[in-house]
Amino acid sequence: MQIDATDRKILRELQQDAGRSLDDIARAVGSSKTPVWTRIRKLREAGIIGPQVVIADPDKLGFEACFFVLIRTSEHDSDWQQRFLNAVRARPEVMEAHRLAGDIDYILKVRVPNARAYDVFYQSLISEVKVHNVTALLSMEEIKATTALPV
Amino acid sequence: MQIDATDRKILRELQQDAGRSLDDIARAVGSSKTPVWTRIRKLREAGIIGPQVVIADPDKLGFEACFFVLIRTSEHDSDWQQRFLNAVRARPEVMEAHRLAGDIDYILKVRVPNARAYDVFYQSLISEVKVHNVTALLSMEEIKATTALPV
DNA sequence: TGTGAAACGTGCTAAGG
DNA sequence: CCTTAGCACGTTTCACA
Repeated sequence: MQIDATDRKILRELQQDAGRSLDDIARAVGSSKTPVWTRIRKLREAGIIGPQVVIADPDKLGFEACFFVLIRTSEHDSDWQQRFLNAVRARPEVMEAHRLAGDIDYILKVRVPNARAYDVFYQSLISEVKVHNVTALLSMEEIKATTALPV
Repeated sequence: MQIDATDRKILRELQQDAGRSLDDIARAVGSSKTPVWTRIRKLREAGIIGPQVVIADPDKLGFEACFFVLIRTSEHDSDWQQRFLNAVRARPEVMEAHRLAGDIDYILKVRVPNARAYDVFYQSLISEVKVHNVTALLSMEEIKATTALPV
């Protein structure tokens, strides 16, 4: 799918605030309801627009600790990889997980109520899948957090 | 603000899909429209529910490279810190930024079209603020990504 | 505090320029 | 491809149990 300048404007609006009315968005991008609606539908169908969600405040919900976990493994066979993948996907405290190029094999972002809860998570994870080396980086302050891509 | 089991159910629904109708959500949490609506409003007012957004697909929009950037600095005075903060906040390719405890001072998550675009970003950043040491981890695969806290 | 119904605004569809 | 117009649906409010 080919997207143009208007699509990008719409995307910017929706990434900023998906709660606004079609009329508002149409006005903001300099168009009107129907064409905007059609474009949104096409962007949805193309999978460019994914889920629509609310962002909850971690601190106010008691998730006051955020760790970035750097993982090195010695086992690189596909069976191990699959088990690791399942383990990570199954744990709700893992907000994000990437397989990396180079020295470090995986990075996780983990949100938990406190350091103790992180340890519980950590013990549970390494008991389920063998990992060679783990480093946890503790976040002191979230300087910036956005879901909006710079389209 | 004190939140109960029903609030948590509502939060789960909204974190999953904020596009559903009140009726649907009410049915899902075993209540009815008005009380659910009141609760959502209160959660909004309390700031527990933040912005409502759409999640766009990075790959389909040409953001095919994702880097985690580990930064060490030698300068820890508040002036430097403020300049770094501004620099990071101003750059839209920085999706996330945390100040860390320990050895490494900052971690950034950066989304760009390709490695070349990352280099442009990197050069531009270090020309604006002095940093002692930078390590970039390149993501090969996003194993998991969620905005939903396990409430 | 939850229920039901009424009033309002939007999303969505369809027809015409 | 955009504009205008209309219907159906969802949200929001309010009176009452």
